[in-house]
Amino acid sequence: MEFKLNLSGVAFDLGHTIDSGQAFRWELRGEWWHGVLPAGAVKVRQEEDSLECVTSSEEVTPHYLREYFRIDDDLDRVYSAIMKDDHVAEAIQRYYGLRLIRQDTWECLVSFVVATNTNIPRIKGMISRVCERFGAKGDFLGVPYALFPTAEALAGASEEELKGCGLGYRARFVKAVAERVWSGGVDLGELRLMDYERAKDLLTDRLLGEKTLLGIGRKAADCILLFSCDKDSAFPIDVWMARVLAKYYPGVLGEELAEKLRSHASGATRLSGGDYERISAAMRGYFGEYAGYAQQYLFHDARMGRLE
DNA sequence: TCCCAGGCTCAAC
DNA sequence: GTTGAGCATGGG
Repeated sequence: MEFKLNLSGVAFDLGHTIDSGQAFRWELRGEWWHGVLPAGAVKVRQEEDSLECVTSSEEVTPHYLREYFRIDDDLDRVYSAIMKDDHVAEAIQRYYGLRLIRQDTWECLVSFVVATNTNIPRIKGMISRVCERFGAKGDFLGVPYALFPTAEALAGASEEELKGCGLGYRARFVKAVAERVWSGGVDLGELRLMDYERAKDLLTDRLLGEKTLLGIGRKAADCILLFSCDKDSAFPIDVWMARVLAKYYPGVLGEELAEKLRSHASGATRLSGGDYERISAAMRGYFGEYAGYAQQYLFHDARMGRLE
């Protein structure tokens, strides 16, 4: 199936959107980005005023991709809301059109369990191998692809098989999460309907006495909520964001929290759970309802080498 | 080779 | 609620 999405008058930058560390199943081949979504494989290319799309399935409709790339978000509104200082302003200027992606929650959940304490290239490799090993196979333009595995498939996998995909100690967490989701112990669809705090409590297992969503802490939960549940105020803090915040936002956070961020960024200490929440909440208060958008621009800017 | 990476679990305070 | 140790792996 082939179609074009009309982008006239729409701020959208495909490359920065896909390559900003939100989604891990995209690959640039020549001038086309190739990806696999729950509904099928796609390749997309941005032109002047449109997005050229080729898809493997009738299910990957124009509407489907508009939802995935959040084309209907009013970026002008977002920008005016988060434009609080020169640093975001410069990042917005550099990556103008970068959008948050609306991913499948299950895929996003597993992705950010896998993403703990490793780097983005390796995350892509691990997820790719898990998909090839456990996902349903298809063929798109003569090239094989694999869908993201179902919760059933990963719950049925052994820890050893998952380790064989290079997951290391994360194998145990992925299996535990898959078992919990497959057994119906958590309804991922309802996360989108909850407010941020309640959804985060549910993801981090603060509602039940027992921790069964292993591998999902505060940061992973924030990523899942931001990238797949429309919680645009979520403000994940990883080591990159710790550096950014320590360097540019001590005035917002206060010297005490800024010092803790510096120590965390340098690897000397870690953020306590309380400090993580205090910092994240302060940035949410500063940037407002689209704080997660600000975070994504600052994160991408740092990874692009803008920190020095 | 060592260092680092979109951190988290677990035990002990 | 905090803190410290331990953790698998591969890219740079």
